[in-house]
Amino acid sequence: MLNYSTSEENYIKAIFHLQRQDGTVTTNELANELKTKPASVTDMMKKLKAKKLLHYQPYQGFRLSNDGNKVALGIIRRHRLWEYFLAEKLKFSWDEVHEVAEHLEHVSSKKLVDKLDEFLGFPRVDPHGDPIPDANGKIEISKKICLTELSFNTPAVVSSVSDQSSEILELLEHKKITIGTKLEIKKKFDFDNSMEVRIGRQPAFTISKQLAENIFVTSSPTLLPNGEGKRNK
Amino acid sequence: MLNYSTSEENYIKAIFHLQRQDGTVTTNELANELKTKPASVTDMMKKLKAKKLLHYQPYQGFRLSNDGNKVALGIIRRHRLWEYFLAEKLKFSWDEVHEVAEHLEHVSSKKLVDKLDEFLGFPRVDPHGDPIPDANGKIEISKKICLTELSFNTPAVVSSVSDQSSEILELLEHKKITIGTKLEIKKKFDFDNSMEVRIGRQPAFTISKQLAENIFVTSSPTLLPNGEGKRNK
DNA sequence: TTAATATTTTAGTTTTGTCTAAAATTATTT
DNA sequence: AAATAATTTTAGACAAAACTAAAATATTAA
Repeated sequence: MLNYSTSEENYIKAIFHLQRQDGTVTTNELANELKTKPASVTDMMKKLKAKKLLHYQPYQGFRLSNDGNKVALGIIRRHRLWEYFLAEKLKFSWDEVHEVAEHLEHVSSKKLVDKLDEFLGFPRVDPHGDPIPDANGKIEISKKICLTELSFNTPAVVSSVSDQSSEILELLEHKKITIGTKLEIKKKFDFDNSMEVRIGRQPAFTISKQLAENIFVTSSPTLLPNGEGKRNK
Repeated sequence: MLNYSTSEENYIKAIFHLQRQDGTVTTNELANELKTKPASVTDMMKKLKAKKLLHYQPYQGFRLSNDGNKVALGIIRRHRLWEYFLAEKLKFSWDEVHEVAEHLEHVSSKKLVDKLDEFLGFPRVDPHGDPIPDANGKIEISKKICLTELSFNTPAVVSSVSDQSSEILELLEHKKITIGTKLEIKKKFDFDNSMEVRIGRQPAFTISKQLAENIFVTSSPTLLPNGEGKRNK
Protein backbone atom coordinates (compact mmCIF):
# COMPACT_ATOMS: atom_id res chain seq x y z
CA MET A 1 0.00 0.00 0.00
CA LEU A 2 1.21 3.46 -0.92
CA ASN A 3 2.12 6.21 1.51
CA TYR A 4 0.40 9.56 1.80
CA SER A 5 1.56 12.88 3.24
CA THR A 6 0.26 14.15 6.56
CA SER A 7 -1.72 16.77 4.70
CA GLU A 8 -3.29 14.28 2.31
CA GLU A 9 -4.18 12.03 5.22
CA ASN A 10 -5.89 14.86 7.07
CA TYR A 11 -8.03 15.64 4.03
CA ILE A 12 -8.95 11.99 3.53
CA LYS A 13 -9.89 11.57 7.17
CA ALA A 14 -12.00 14.73 7.20
CA ILE A 15 -13.90 13.69 4.06
CA PHE A 16 -14.54 10.28 5.59
CA HIS A 17 -16.10 11.82 8.69
CA LEU A 18 -18.13 14.42 6.81
CA GLN A 19 -19.58 11.99 4.30
CA ARG A 20 -20.94 9.78 7.11
CA GLN A 21 -23.46 12.53 7.71
CA ASP A 22 -23.82 14.04 4.26
CA GLY A 23 -23.21 11.45 1.60
CA THR A 24 -21.37 13.94 -0.56
CA VAL A 25 -19.05 16.63 0.78
CA THR A 26 -18.70 20.22 -0.43
CA THR A 27 -15.63 22.43 -0.77
CA ASN A 28 -16.75 24.89 1.89
CA GLU A 29 -17.64 22.17 4.39
CA LEU A 30 -14.20 20.65 4.08
CA ALA A 31 -12.41 24.01 4.18
CA ASN A 32 -14.31 24.81 7.35
CA GLU A 33 -13.55 21.44 8.94
CA LEU A 34 -9.82 21.71 8.22
CA LYS A 35 -9.58 25.43 8.99
CA THR A 36 -8.22 26.13 5.55
CA LYS A 37 -9.45 28.04 2.48
CA PRO A 38 -11.71 26.72 -0.28
CA ALA A 39 -8.99 27.27 -2.88
CA SER A 40 -6.65 24.97 -0.98
CA VAL A 41 -9.34 22.33 -0.85
CA THR A 42 -9.86 22.43 -4.61
CA ASP A 43 -6.12 22.02 -5.15
CA MET A 44 -6.00 18.97 -2.93
CA MET A 45 -9.14 17.46 -4.45
CA LYS A 46 -7.44 17.49 -7.85
CA LYS A 47 -4.49 15.70 -6.37
CA LEU A 48 -6.55 13.07 -4.57
CA LYS A 49 -8.63 12.52 -7.68
CA ALA A 50 -5.47 11.95 -9.70
CA LYS A 51 -4.50 9.35 -7.11
CA LYS A 52 -7.94 7.74 -7.53
CA LEU A 53 -8.85 8.25 -3.89
CA LEU A 54 -12.04 10.14 -4.60
CA HIS A 55 -14.84 10.83 -7.06
CA TYR A 56 -14.90 14.46 -8.03
CA GLN A 57 -16.35 16.56 -10.82
CA PRO A 58 -15.76 20.33 -10.58
CA TYR A 59 -18.59 22.15 -8.73
CA GLN A 60 -20.28 18.82 -7.87
CA GLY A 61 -18.77 17.98 -4.47
CA PHE A 62 -16.86 14.78 -3.78
CA ARG A 63 -16.84 11.48 -1.96
CA LEU A 64 -14.17 8.90 -1.30
CA SER A 65 -13.63 6.06 -3.74
CA ASN A 66 -13.28 2.47 -2.64
CA ASP A 67 -9.54 2.98 -2.31
CA GLY A 68 -10.04 6.27 -0.50
CA ASN A 69 -12.26 4.59 2.05
CA LYS A 70 -9.67 1.94 2.70
CA VAL A 71 -7.00 4.58 3.27
CA ALA A 72 -9.34 6.49 5.60
CA LEU A 73 -10.06 3.38 7.65
CA GLY A 74 -6.33 2.78 8.01
CA ILE A 75 -5.81 6.29 9.38
CA ILE A 76 -8.78 5.97 11.72
CA ARG A 77 -7.49 2.63 12.92
CA ARG A 78 -4.15 4.18 13.83
CA HIS A 79 -5.78 7.19 15.47
CA ARG A 80 -8.08 5.15 17.66
CA LEU A 81 -5.49 2.58 18.65
CA TRP A 82 -3.18 5.38 19.81
CA GLU A 83 -6.06 7.00 21.69
CA TYR A 84 -6.68 3.71 23.44
CA PHE A 85 -2.97 3.36 24.24
CA LEU A 86 -2.76 6.89 25.64
CA ALA A 87 -5.80 6.46 27.86
CA GLU A 88 -5.26 2.87 28.95
CA LYS A 89 -1.49 2.63 29.28
CA LEU A 90 -0.25 6.19 29.74
CA LYS A 91 -3.24 7.29 31.86
CA PHE A 92 -4.11 10.29 29.76
CA SER A 93 -7.57 11.55 30.54
CA TRP A 94 -10.36 10.92 28.13
CA ASP A 95 -10.36 14.45 26.67
CA GLU A 96 -6.56 14.72 26.16
CA VAL A 97 -6.02 11.74 23.90
CA HIS A 98 -7.38 13.17 20.66
CA GLU A 99 -4.81 15.90 20.14
CA VAL A 100 -1.77 13.67 20.64
CA ALA A 101 -3.29 10.90 18.51
CA GLU A 102 -3.66 13.44 15.69
CA HIS A 103 0.11 13.34 15.40
CA LEU A 104 0.78 9.67 16.11
CA GLU A 105 -1.77 8.55 13.50
CA HIS A 106 0.52 9.69 10.70
CA VAL A 107 3.25 7.19 11.56
CA SER A 108 2.14 4.58 9.12
CA SER A 109 4.23 1.48 9.69
CA LYS A 110 1.85 -1.45 9.22
CA LYS A 111 3.91 -3.62 11.53
CA LEU A 112 3.89 -0.99 14.26
CA VAL A 113 0.13 -0.63 14.15
CA ASP A 114 -0.61 -4.35 14.10
CA LYS A 115 1.80 -5.03 16.97
CA LEU A 116 0.32 -2.14 18.94
CA ASP A 117 -3.14 -3.63 18.35
CA GLU A 118 -1.95 -6.96 19.69
CA PHE A 119 -0.19 -5.36 22.68
CA LEU A 120 -3.42 -3.58 23.59
CA GLY A 121 -5.42 -6.82 23.36
CA PHE A 122 -7.32 -5.98 20.14
CA PRO A 123 -9.63 -3.35 21.65
CA ARG A 124 -12.98 -2.90 19.85
CA VAL A 125 -13.62 0.76 20.75
CA ASP A 126 -11.50 3.81 21.57
CA PRO A 127 -11.86 5.87 24.77
CA HIS A 128 -14.70 7.88 23.20
CA GLY A 129 -16.60 4.71 22.41
CA ASP A 130 -15.92 4.88 18.67
CA PRO A 131 -15.18 1.53 17.02
CA ILE A 132 -11.61 0.64 15.96
CA PRO A 133 -11.22 -0.85 12.45
CA ASP A 134 -9.37 -4.18 12.43
CA ALA A 135 -6.22 -4.95 10.40
CA ASN A 136 -8.38 -5.59 7.31
CA GLY A 137 -10.27 -2.33 7.62
CA LYS A 138 -13.45 -3.94 8.94
CA ILE A 139 -15.29 -1.78 11.41
CA GLU A 140 -18.23 -2.37 13.71
CA ILE A 141 -20.77 0.18 12.66
CA SER A 142 -23.00 0.66 15.64
CA LYS A 143 -25.71 3.11 14.63
CA LYS A 144 -24.95 5.81 17.10
CA ILE A 145 -28.06 7.74 18.07
CA CYS A 146 -28.69 10.60 20.41
CA LEU A 147 -30.19 9.67 23.75
CA THR A 148 -33.18 11.86 22.84
CA GLU A 149 -34.00 9.45 19.98
CA LEU A 150 -33.77 6.23 21.99
CA SER A 151 -37.07 4.33 22.47
CA PHE A 152 -38.50 3.38 25.84
CA ASN A 153 -37.23 0.29 27.62
CA THR A 154 -34.54 -0.36 25.01
CA PRO A 155 -31.19 -1.13 26.64
CA ALA A 156 -28.35 0.87 25.06
CA VAL A 157 -24.70 1.62 25.77
CA VAL A 158 -23.29 5.12 26.15
CA SER A 159 -20.74 5.40 23.36
CA SER A 160 -19.80 9.06 23.19
CA VAL A 161 -20.41 12.56 24.50
CA SER A 162 -20.26 15.42 22.03
CA ASP A 163 -19.48 18.30 24.38
CA GLN A 164 -16.29 17.81 26.38
CA SER A 165 -16.33 20.78 28.73
CA SER A 166 -15.39 20.28 32.35
CA GLU A 167 -18.95 21.28 33.29
CA ILE A 168 -20.52 18.34 31.48
CA LEU A 169 -17.84 15.97 32.76
CA GLU A 170 -18.62 17.03 36.33
CA LEU A 171 -22.32 16.35 35.81
CA LEU A 172 -21.72 12.99 34.13
CA GLU A 173 -19.46 11.93 36.96
CA HIS A 174 -22.12 12.83 39.51
CA LYS A 175 -24.76 10.84 37.64
CA LYS A 176 -22.31 7.92 37.31
CA ILE A 177 -22.52 7.94 33.53
CA THR A 178 -19.38 7.13 31.55
CA ILE A 179 -18.55 5.55 28.19
CA GLY A 180 -19.78 1.98 28.33
CA THR A 181 -22.61 2.58 30.82
CA LYS A 182 -25.69 0.46 30.00
CA LEU A 183 -28.96 2.31 30.45
CA GLU A 184 -32.55 2.53 29.28
CA ILE A 185 -35.22 5.22 29.18
CA LYS A 186 -38.25 4.75 31.44
CA LYS A 187 -40.21 7.99 30.90
CA LYS A 188 -40.15 11.23 28.94
CA PHE A 189 -41.78 14.50 29.99
CA ASP A 190 -43.12 16.68 27.21
CA PHE A 191 -43.13 19.80 29.36
CA ASP A 192 -39.35 20.28 29.50
CA ASN A 193 -38.18 17.26 27.47
CA SER A 194 -36.46 15.83 30.53
CA MET A 195 -36.37 12.05 30.89
CA GLU A 196 -36.11 9.33 33.50
CA VAL A 197 -33.21 6.98 32.95
CA ARG A 198 -32.26 3.76 34.67
CA ILE A 199 -28.82 2.17 34.92
CA GLY A 200 -29.11 -1.59 35.43
CA ARG A 201 -31.27 -2.45 38.46
CA GLN A 202 -30.71 0.86 40.25
CA PRO A 203 -33.53 3.35 40.81
CA ALA A 204 -34.26 5.64 37.86
CA PHE A 205 -33.16 9.29 37.89
CA THR A 206 -33.79 12.40 35.83
CA ILE A 207 -31.73 13.82 32.98
CA SER A 208 -32.30 17.27 31.46
CA LYS A 209 -32.91 17.88 27.77
CA GLN A 210 -29.57 19.68 27.46
CA LEU A 211 -27.67 16.73 28.91
CA ALA A 212 -29.56 14.12 26.87
CA GLU A 213 -28.75 16.01 23.68
CA ASN A 214 -25.05 15.53 24.31
CA ILE A 215 -25.13 11.84 25.09
CA PHE A 216 -24.92 9.32 22.26
CA VAL A 217 -25.70 5.63 22.59
CA THR A 218 -25.55 2.47 20.50
CA SER A 219 -27.91 -0.47 20.56
CA SER A 220 -26.61 -3.47 18.55
CA PRO A 221 -23.27 -3.21 16.78
CA THR A 222 -22.96 -4.77 13.30
CA LEU A 223 -19.79 -5.78 11.50
CA LEU A 224 -19.56 -3.98 8.16
CA PRO A 225 -16.99 -4.44 5.40
CA ASN A 226 -14.96 -1.47 4.20
CA GLY A 227 -15.29 -0.04 0.70
CA GLU A 228 -17.93 1.98 -0.99
CA GLY A 229 -21.11 0.39 0.18
CA LYS A 230 -21.02 -2.63 -2.09
CA ARG A 231 -20.27 -5.79 -0.24
CA ASN A 232 -16.76 -6.68 -1.46
CA LYS A 233 -16.19 -10.44 -1.58
CA MET B 1 10.02 25.33 24.31
CA LEU B 2 9.60 25.99 20.60
CA ASN B 3 8.72 23.43 17.96
CA TYR B 4 10.89 22.44 15.04
CA SER B 5 10.08 20.80 11.72
CA THR B 6 10.92 17.17 11.06
CA SER B 7 13.62 18.32 8.68
CA GLU B 8 15.18 20.73 11.17
CA GLU B 9 15.12 18.02 13.83
CA ASN B 10 16.90 15.57 11.56
CA TYR B 11 19.67 18.08 10.90
CA ILE B 12 20.04 18.89 14.60
CA LYS B 13 20.20 15.24 15.54
CA ALA B 14 22.77 14.45 12.85
CA ILE B 15 25.01 17.35 13.92
CA PHE B 16 24.78 16.20 17.53
CA HIS B 17 25.97 12.72 16.63
CA LEU B 18 28.72 13.89 14.28
CA GLN B 19 30.18 16.43 16.67
CA ARG B 20 30.58 13.74 19.37
CA GLN B 21 33.37 12.40 17.21
CA ASP B 22 34.61 15.52 15.46
CA GLY B 23 34.10 18.56 17.62
CA THR B 24 33.11 20.66 14.62
CA VAL B 25 31.09 19.36 11.69
CA THR B 26 31.58 20.13 7.99
CA THR B 27 29.05 20.66 5.23
CA ASN B 28 30.06 17.56 3.30
CA GLU B 29 30.01 15.33 6.38
CA LEU B 30 26.47 16.37 7.17
CA ALA B 31 25.30 16.12 3.56
CA ASN B 32 26.70 12.61 3.46
CA GLU B 33 25.10 11.63 6.77
CA LEU B 34 21.67 12.88 5.72
CA LYS B 35 21.94 11.68 2.13
CA THR B 36 21.36 15.16 0.83
CA LYS B 37 23.42 17.71 -1.14
CA PRO B 38 25.89 20.23 0.33
CA ALA B 39 23.83 23.15 -0.98
CA SER B 40 20.83 21.97 1.01
CA VAL B 41 22.96 21.75 4.12
CA THR B 42 24.16 25.33 3.74
CA ASP B 43 20.56 26.53 3.38
CA MET B 44 19.54 24.76 6.56
CA MET B 45 22.60 25.96 8.47
CA LYS B 46 21.58 29.55 7.78
CA LYS B 47 18.15 28.79 9.11
CA LEU B 48 19.36 27.06 12.25
CA LYS B 49 21.86 29.84 12.88
CA ALA B 50 19.06 32.41 12.63
CA LYS B 51 17.22 30.38 15.27
CA LYS B 52 20.36 30.45 17.42
CA LEU B 53 20.65 26.67 17.47
CA LEU B 54 24.19 26.60 16.15
CA HIS B 55 27.46 28.45 15.76
CA TYR B 56 28.31 28.91 12.13
CA GLN B 57 30.58 31.14 10.08
CA PRO B 58 30.60 30.52 6.31
CA TYR B 59 33.31 28.03 5.26
CA GLN B 60 34.22 27.34 8.91
CA GLY B 61 32.01 24.38 9.77
CA PHE B 62 29.49 24.42 12.61
CA ARG B 63 28.59 23.05 16.01
CA LEU B 64 25.43 23.18 18.10
CA SER B 65 24.90 26.03 20.53
CA ASN B 66 23.74 25.48 24.08
CA ASP B 67 20.12 25.70 22.92
CA GLY B 68 20.85 23.42 19.98
CA ASN B 69 22.26 20.78 22.28
CA LYS B 70 19.17 20.90 24.45
CA VAL B 71 16.94 20.43 21.45
CA ALA B 72 19.09 17.53 20.25
CA LEU B 73 18.91 15.81 23.63
CA GLY B 74 15.11 16.14 23.54
CA ILE B 75 14.95 14.43 20.16
CA ILE B 76 17.34 11.70 21.25
CA ARG B 77 15.30 11.16 24.41
CA ARG B 78 12.16 10.61 22.35
CA HIS B 79 13.93 8.37 19.86
CA ARG B 80 15.43 6.10 22.50
CA LEU B 81 12.29 5.89 24.63
CA TRP B 82 10.31 4.79 21.59
CA GLU B 83 13.01 2.26 20.72
CA TYR B 84 12.73 0.87 24.23
CA PHE B 85 8.94 0.75 23.94
CA LEU B 86 9.06 -1.04 20.59
CA ALA B 87 11.51 -3.67 21.80
CA GLU B 88 10.19 -4.17 25.32
CA LYS B 89 6.43 -3.83 24.87
CA LEU B 90 5.73 -4.53 21.21
CA LYS B 91 8.41 -7.24 20.90
CA PHE B 92 10.14 -5.74 17.92
CA SER B 93 13.52 -7.27 17.40
CA TRP B 94 16.56 -5.28 18.32
CA ASP B 95 17.46 -4.31 14.74
CA GLU B 96 13.94 -3.20 13.70
CA VAL B 97 13.34 -0.51 16.28
CA HIS B 98 15.51 2.25 14.83
CA GLU B 99 13.57 2.82 11.62
CA VAL B 100 10.17 3.13 13.28
CA ALA B 101 11.57 5.33 16.07
CA GLU B 102 12.89 7.68 13.37
CA HIS B 103 9.27 8.62 12.75
CA LEU B 104 7.88 8.51 16.28
CA GLU B 105 10.66 10.77 17.59
CA HIS B 106 9.14 13.75 15.77
CA VAL B 107 5.91 13.68 17.79
CA SER B 108 7.02 16.22 20.32
CA SER B 109 4.37 16.40 23.02
CA LYS B 110 6.29 16.85 26.28
CA LYS B 111 3.49 15.21 28.24
CA LEU B 112 3.43 12.20 25.93
CA VAL B 113 7.15 11.65 26.28
CA ASP B 114 7.26 12.05 30.05
CA LYS B 115 4.29 9.73 30.54
CA LEU B 116 5.83 7.19 28.19
CA ASP B 117 9.03 7.38 30.23
CA GLU B 118 7.08 6.71 33.41
CA PHE B 119 5.08 3.87 31.80
CA LEU B 120 8.34 2.21 30.75
CA GLY B 121 9.77 2.52 34.28
CA PHE B 122 12.35 5.22 33.49
CA PRO B 123 14.74 3.03 31.51
CA ARG B 124 18.38 4.20 31.50
CA VAL B 125 19.44 2.73 28.14
CA ASP B 126 17.76 1.88 24.83
CA PRO B 127 17.85 -1.58 23.21
CA HIS B 128 21.23 -0.77 21.62
CA GLY B 129 22.68 0.11 25.00
CA ASP B 130 22.74 3.86 24.34
CA PRO B 131 21.79 6.03 27.33
CA ILE B 132 18.38 7.77 27.41
CA PRO B 133 18.42 11.46 28.45
CA ASP B 134 16.07 12.22 31.36
CA ALA B 135 13.27 14.82 31.33
CA ASN B 136 15.82 17.57 32.04
CA GLY B 137 18.14 16.53 29.23
CA LYS B 138 20.70 14.92 31.53
CA ILE B 139 22.38 11.92 30.01
CA GLU B 140 24.68 9.25 31.38
CA ILE B 141 27.76 9.51 29.26
CA SER B 142 29.42 6.15 29.51
CA LYS B 143 32.64 6.32 27.54
CA LYS B 144 31.87 3.67 25.03
CA ILE B 145 35.01 1.90 23.82
CA CYS B 146 35.63 -0.89 21.39
CA LEU B 147 36.26 -4.28 22.93
CA THR B 148 39.68 -4.20 21.24
CA GLU B 149 40.63 -1.24 23.43
CA LEU B 150 39.52 -2.72 26.75
CA SER B 151 42.31 -3.50 29.27
CA PHE B 152 42.89 -6.93 30.81
CA ASN B 153 40.78 -7.99 33.77
CA THR B 154 38.60 -4.89 33.64
CA PRO B 155 34.91 -5.77 33.97
CA ALA B 156 32.80 -4.01 31.32
CA VAL B 157 29.26 -4.18 29.99
CA VAL B 158 28.39 -4.79 26.35
CA SER B 159 26.50 -1.67 25.28
CA SER B 160 26.24 -1.84 21.53
CA VAL B 161 27.14 -3.68 18.37
CA SER B 162 27.94 -1.64 15.28
CA ASP B 163 27.23 -4.19 12.58
CA GLN B 164 23.66 -5.50 12.67
CA SER B 165 23.71 -8.22 10.04
CA SER B 166 21.97 -11.51 10.73
CA GLU B 167 25.40 -13.20 10.49
CA ILE B 168 26.80 -11.32 13.46
CA LEU B 169 23.57 -11.76 15.43
CA GLU B 170 23.80 -15.51 14.93
CA LEU B 171 27.36 -15.58 16.21
CA LEU B 172 26.57 -13.37 19.21
CA GLU B 173 23.66 -15.59 20.13
CA HIS B 174 25.86 -18.66 20.00
CA LYS B 175 28.48 -17.01 22.23
CA LYS B 176 25.69 -15.89 24.60
CA ILE B 177 26.65 -12.24 24.23
CA THR B 178 23.88 -9.63 24.23
CA ILE B 179 23.46 -6.00 25.25
CA GLY B 180 24.05 -5.87 29.00
CA THR B 181 26.38 -8.85 29.21
CA LYS B 182 29.18 -8.29 31.75
CA LEU B 183 32.54 -9.56 30.59
CA GLU B 184 36.29 -9.09 30.92
CA ILE B 185 39.32 -9.85 28.76
CA LYS B 186 41.72 -12.51 30.02
CA LYS B 187 44.22 -12.77 27.15
CA LYS B 188 45.09 -11.29 23.76
CA PHE B 189 46.99 -13.06 20.98
CA ASP B 190 49.18 -10.92 18.78
CA PHE B 191 49.29 -13.43 15.95
CA ASP B 192 45.66 -12.98 14.82
CA ASN B 193 44.47 -10.39 17.35
CA SER B 194 41.98 -12.85 18.77
CA MET B 195 41.20 -12.66 22.49
CA GLU B 196 40.00 -14.78 25.37
CA VAL B 197 36.93 -13.41 27.07
CA ARG B 198 35.15 -14.47 30.24
CA ILE B 199 31.52 -13.89 31.18
CA GLY B 200 31.08 -13.96 34.97
CA ARG B 201 32.46 -17.14 36.50
CA GLN B 202 32.10 -19.25 33.36
CA PRO B 203 35.13 -20.62 31.49
CA ALA B 204 36.75 -18.17 29.09
CA PHE B 205 36.27 -18.53 25.33
CA THR B 206 37.80 -17.08 22.17
CA ILE B 207 36.60 -14.13 20.11
CA SER B 208 38.00 -13.23 16.69
CA LYS B 209 39.43 -9.83 15.82
CA GLN B 210 36.54 -9.17 13.42
CA LEU B 211 33.95 -9.86 16.09
CA ALA B 212 35.74 -7.83 18.79
CA GLU B 213 35.92 -4.83 16.45
CA ASN B 214 32.13 -4.74 16.31
CA ILE B 215 31.46 -5.00 20.02
CA PHE B 216 31.42 -1.85 22.15
CA VAL B 217 31.49 -1.82 25.93
CA THR B 218 31.26 0.70 28.76
CA SER B 219 33.05 0.64 32.08
CA SER B 220 31.67 3.25 34.53
CA PRO B 221 28.81 5.53 33.48
CA THR B 222 28.93 9.19 34.57
CA LEU B 223 26.03 11.62 34.78
CA LEU B 224 26.74 14.69 32.67
CA PRO B 225 24.71 17.89 32.35
CA ASN B 226 23.50 19.02 28.94
CA GLY B 227 24.68 22.20 27.26
CA GLU B 228 27.88 23.20 25.60
CA GLY B 229 30.46 21.70 27.83
CA LYS B 230 30.36 24.36 30.53
CA ARG B 231 28.71 23.17 33.67
CA ASN B 232 25.40 25.08 33.64
CA LYS B 233 24.13 26.21 37.06
C1' DT C 1 53.72 30.70 -3.90
C1' DT C 2 51.30 29.90 -7.66
C1' DA C 3 48.40 26.23 -9.73
C1' DA C 4 45.28 22.57 -9.25
C1' DT C 5 41.84 20.47 -6.49
C1' DA C 6 38.38 20.04 -3.14
C1' DT C 7 34.88 22.22 -0.44
C1' DT C 8 31.40 25.44 0.37
C1' DT C 9 28.27 28.96 -0.89
C1' DT C 10 25.19 31.50 -4.04
C1' DA C 11 21.75 31.87 -7.61
C1' DG C 12 18.10 30.13 -9.79
C1' DT C 13 14.48 26.03 -10.13
C1' DT C 14 11.22 22.56 -8.45
C1' DT C 15 7.60 20.49 -5.53
C1' DT C 16 4.21 20.59 -1.91
C1' DG C 17 0.86 22.96 0.33
C1' DT C 18 -0.85 27.10 1.34
C1' DC C 19 -2.82 31.84 0.34
C1' DT C 20 -5.44 36.09 -2.08
C1' DA C 21 -7.96 38.01 -5.64
C1' DA C 22 -10.47 37.45 -9.66
C1' DA C 23 -13.25 34.64 -12.77
C1' DA C 24 -16.59 30.96 -13.47
C1' DT C 25 -20.38 28.37 -12.10
C1' DT C 26 -24.43 27.23 -9.44
C1' DA C 27 -28.25 28.61 -6.41
C1' DT C 28 -31.64 31.88 -4.88
C1' DT C 29 -34.70 35.72 -5.32
C1' DT C 30 -37.52 39.00 -6.90
C1' DA D 1 -36.08 34.58 -16.46
C1' DA D 2 -32.99 38.02 -15.23
C1' DA D 3 -30.49 39.76 -11.26
C1' DT D 4 -28.27 38.95 -7.14
C1' DA D 5 -25.85 36.09 -4.01
C1' DA D 6 -23.23 32.21 -2.72
C1' DT D 7 -20.02 28.77 -3.89
C1' DT D 8 -16.25 26.93 -6.34
C1' DT D 9 -12.43 27.14 -9.39
C1' DT D 10 -8.47 29.35 -11.66
C1' DA D 11 -4.42 32.20 -11.78
C1' DG D 12 -0.63 33.89 -9.69
C1' DA D 13 2.34 34.29 -5.37
C1' DC D 14 4.78 32.61 -1.41
C1' DA D 15 7.37 29.71 2.09
C1' DA D 16 9.77 25.41 3.11
C1' DA D 17 12.91 22.17 1.66
C1' DA D 18 15.06 20.16 -1.73
C1' DC D 19 18.05 20.22 -6.23
C1' DT D 20 21.62 21.68 -10.22
C1' DA D 21 25.05 24.51 -11.99
C1' DA D 22 28.11 28.13 -11.35
C1' DA D 23 30.88 31.14 -8.40
C1' DA D 24 33.63 31.80 -4.25
C1' DT D 25 36.70 30.28 -0.87
C1' DA D 26 40.05 26.93 1.24
C1' DT D 27 43.32 23.41 0.89
C1' DT D 28 46.97 20.78 -1.24
C1' DA D 29 50.55 20.01 -4.31
C1' DA D 30 53.93 21.23 -7.64
